[in-house]
Amino acid sequence: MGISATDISQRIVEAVLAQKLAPGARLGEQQLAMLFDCSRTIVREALTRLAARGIVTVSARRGWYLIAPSQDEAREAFEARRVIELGLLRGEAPDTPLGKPQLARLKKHLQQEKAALRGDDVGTRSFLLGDFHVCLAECLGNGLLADTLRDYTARTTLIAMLYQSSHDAAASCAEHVAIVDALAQGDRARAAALMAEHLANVQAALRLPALSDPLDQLREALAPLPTSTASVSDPNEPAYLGALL
Amino acid sequence: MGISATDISQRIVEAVLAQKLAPGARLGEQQLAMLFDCSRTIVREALTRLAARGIVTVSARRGWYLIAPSQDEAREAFEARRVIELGLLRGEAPDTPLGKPQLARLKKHLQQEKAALRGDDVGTRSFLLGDFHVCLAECLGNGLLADTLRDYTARTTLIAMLYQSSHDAAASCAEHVAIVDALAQGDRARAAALMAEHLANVQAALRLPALSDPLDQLREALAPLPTSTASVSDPNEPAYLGALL
DNA sequence: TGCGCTCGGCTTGCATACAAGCTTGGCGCA
DNA sequence: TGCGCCAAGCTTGTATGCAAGCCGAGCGCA
Repeated sequence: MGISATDISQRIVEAVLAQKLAPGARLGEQQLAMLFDCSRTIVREALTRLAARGIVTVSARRGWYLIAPSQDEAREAFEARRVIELGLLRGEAPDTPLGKPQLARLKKHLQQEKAALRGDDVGTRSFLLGDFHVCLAECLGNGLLADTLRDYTARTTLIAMLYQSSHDAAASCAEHVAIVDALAQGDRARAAALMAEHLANVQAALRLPALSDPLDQLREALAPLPTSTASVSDPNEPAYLGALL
Repeated sequence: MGISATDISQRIVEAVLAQKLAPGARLGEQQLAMLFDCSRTIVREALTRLAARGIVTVSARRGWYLIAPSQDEAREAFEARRVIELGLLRGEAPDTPLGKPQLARLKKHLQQEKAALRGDDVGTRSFLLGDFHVCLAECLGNGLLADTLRDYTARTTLIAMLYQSSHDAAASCAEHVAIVDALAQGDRARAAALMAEHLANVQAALRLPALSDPLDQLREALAPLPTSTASVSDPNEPAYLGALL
């Protein structure tokens, strides 16, 4: 019973970053309360906070759900990340070449990314790839923007799941390495340019329907798969919750 | 009893923007519950949301308080606003000259600012000056960043109160007019430059102690006032709460 | 007089009970 | 057989009661 609302919301955000929770996933108060062995009050507080951060929504008397951003919201989220991350890289003190402990932290993070890339823990891999950006913002000395960026990163992670990103992890990691390299050389302008490219790559890898007619979207989604006729796992979500334990 | 947690948190943010609530002000659950004629549950939900947005903090079993940012946090907040507002002005589509309805909305906002400047409602004046930036972000087409900016604006408003800003409203309004002028001419680069100057002005008007020794800060704060020896109002805050009604 | 302790009040923390509404499965009627 | 209605169950919404802890006033003691 030592669990707090902070813990719960953190766990949920981490699960999102690790792609262990899909957009639109249901987060029942009672279910979470049982999982974490606490009362609904605590769970509600956690969900309320996540709602204020734009990560979950509540449909009155129906339930809490992870957001499932529209295409327009997806575009806004990426633009927001571009604004913050590029602004942070370019802005303020372009002369200071980044402190040593900060650089060390970033390089350590890159090592973790590479390790996860070699391993087969897809969750950790996804988490680290997203967390890199938060880490970078913190190293650039603005905790406020770093916190905001964490929420935006969770958002874009959900977007990537929703729109079936085809971006591969190795490429992302390589781009991260290049960015830190530029930073290590004190070349912030290059770092910013590389970051712009990186974000563009991630966004371009999305499979945005570009279909204005919802019926077309349905047709596309429900088209028979070329692979097999094997039964797919039930898309209803209780299975996801195991990821929280 | 029709009041909702959303209403309450909105009212509190508006009161902050209107400088009717000072940094560090106490927000008692019971007090607010009586004010809004609802139960503590609703109030708690509102305060929890504001805490997630970084506008209030809770000290365990002591009470909820508006934030009172440190000098470092103040610097971060202004940097964050610079990053977002300048990035939004420069980024994405520098060619598009801003839509007509957006321009109309901004100009209408400027009219309201001028009207408030002529009047003597300091609250409305302060609110409109802060809301301009949120309005601008919305007009630039990114609601996500606009929401974030609203929180940051509330934060800088509290900072301005805490550090006795000497910036005057007329100057701010004039700078807003210049920014919208540049935007109306489709000159986003100039608008961004003007905004950078505007933010720098606001920040420069802060009375930051710049004293590393806390004892010096105390000495400065407790120095006798040159004006009079009349009794000052009690700094304890129940009086502020009237502003919410 | 001055210091320290204790007790009472006031605050939030948390669980629980009940209210209210949506969703869905089943039943009845045409 | 098919459509519509109704009710039961499951969900969140809200209030309330009690627990736990901080703070300060007042008292006792040196």
